[in-house]
Amino acid sequence: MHTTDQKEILSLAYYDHEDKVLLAVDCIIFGFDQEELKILLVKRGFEPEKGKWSLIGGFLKKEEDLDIAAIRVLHHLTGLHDIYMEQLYTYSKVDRDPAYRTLSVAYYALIDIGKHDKELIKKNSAQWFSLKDAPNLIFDHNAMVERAMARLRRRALSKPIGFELLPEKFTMRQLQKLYEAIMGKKLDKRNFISKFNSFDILIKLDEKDMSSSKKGAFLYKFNEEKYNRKVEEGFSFKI
Amino acid sequence: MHTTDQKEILSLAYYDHEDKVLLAVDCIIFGFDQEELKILLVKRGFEPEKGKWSLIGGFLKKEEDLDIAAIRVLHHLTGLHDIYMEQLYTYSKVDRDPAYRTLSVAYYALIDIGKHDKELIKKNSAQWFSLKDAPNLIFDHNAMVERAMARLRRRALSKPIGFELLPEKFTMRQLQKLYEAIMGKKLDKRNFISKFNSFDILIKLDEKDMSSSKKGAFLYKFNEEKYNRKVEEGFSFKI
DNA sequence: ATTTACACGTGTTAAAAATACACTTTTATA
DNA sequence: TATAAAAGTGTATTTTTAACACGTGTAAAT
Repeated sequence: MHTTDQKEILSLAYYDHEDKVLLAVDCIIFGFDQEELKILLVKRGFEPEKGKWSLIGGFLKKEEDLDIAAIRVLHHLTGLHDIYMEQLYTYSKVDRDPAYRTLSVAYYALIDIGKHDKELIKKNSAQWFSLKDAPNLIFDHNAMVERAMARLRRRALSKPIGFELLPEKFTMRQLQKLYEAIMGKKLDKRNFISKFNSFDILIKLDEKDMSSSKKGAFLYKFNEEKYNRKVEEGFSFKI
Repeated sequence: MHTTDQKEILSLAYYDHEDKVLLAVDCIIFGFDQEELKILLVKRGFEPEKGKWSLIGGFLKKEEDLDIAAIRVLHHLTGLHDIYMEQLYTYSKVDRDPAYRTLSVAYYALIDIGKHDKELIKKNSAQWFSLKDAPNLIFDHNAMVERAMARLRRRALSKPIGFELLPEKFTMRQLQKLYEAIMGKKLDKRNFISKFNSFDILIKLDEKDMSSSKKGAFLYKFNEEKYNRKVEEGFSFKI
């Protein structure tokens, strides 16, 4: 408590008459199910807007920074650690939350849709929606999702973040479908594969995935060490 | 006061026990002086860190959203309205400000360095620094400047925001020097001009600028209407 | 009057990257 | 053993980017 006391003493002259606000953290959680991008939403359990769909969120606590708060919120809903997450934007319209002056810092997260704790999300009345038929969301959460989607699209072009959305082993076709979903357009199979191979950051396994064809498709892994080494040598991922 | 009362009543059950914080807004103000990028800094007039250089900032007020607060802060220092401004990132390390738990939302702004109110900035003990020899800044302000620079570099490639930093009329050479400053590398004169001309969003004036050569250099203006029309037709600025 | 110095303005060619495009292979199942 | 369904693979064309050098106009100096 010492530092807090000291802070409060120091603060009297300059800070104390300033307005204080509540800060929320809201997370746009993306997943990918072989065909399309999905987001995880919860049915809100309290007023205002009780019963409507919303992003998962929580309030920033005194002893946390925003990244920690976002991780806490995400972990609470999915049971997952070590998730790719990025701060997106801070929303501050005066009446965005009709109940109280609250600002919200939006984060987006990419998760392997197969890995989260299904019990936990059921318990939290959460549900995956494909982006196309997601319900209308409370407050400014629709705008948050749109901004997250735009950011994801941009990032996916310059960083191999797509791997966060895939299982550890994946086929070239899955990778391509993911990029098609992110970029919102069809890609040419041959061009896509030869471009990706030119990066030389994938490991081709001996295993095949037999679930999608009779012939079977080779599985690949992302070679993160090699990627990092290449980046240090000046390589930049541009798809 | 009615809405405030109502808010406070509604809020009791769900919001009242949450921690509240102070929210600051800090602005990275970029200018361009024919040769290099500069930022406007102020000597801080109060504790903590009194006398050190910092970004200009202020606290968010109850009745403002962040954009409005950033505009207010900027106007207070430069006297300027209608400035290009963009929210950058929210900084939240628990001890970023040793005096009080304060988060800061950073904004960056682009201004025509010739236009601001020189009296006003003197009165506020502010000063322009070239990015290279800017002093060390308080708190996490150095990180803010770096992030702003990275954002500016990225944005300048996909939007013609450079014009915000130039006077209304400019020469091709000035435009090129600005892009060189933003991108941190020399560009080829012929390639630069022919690329820019291919966009067809400049108006060549009959006037010449005689200040930099005996021959004189034609002045240009940015054709914003034409640019906007083109964007609507699907044109995208990529330099 | 002539020369000098200085930035202005302009086009072509070669290399690299992006795009368009179609057939053979494999194998489970009918 | 014929079929169906996805896997896997290479080349030619177009577009974009990068590299590169010299004549012009004019004020100032001689």
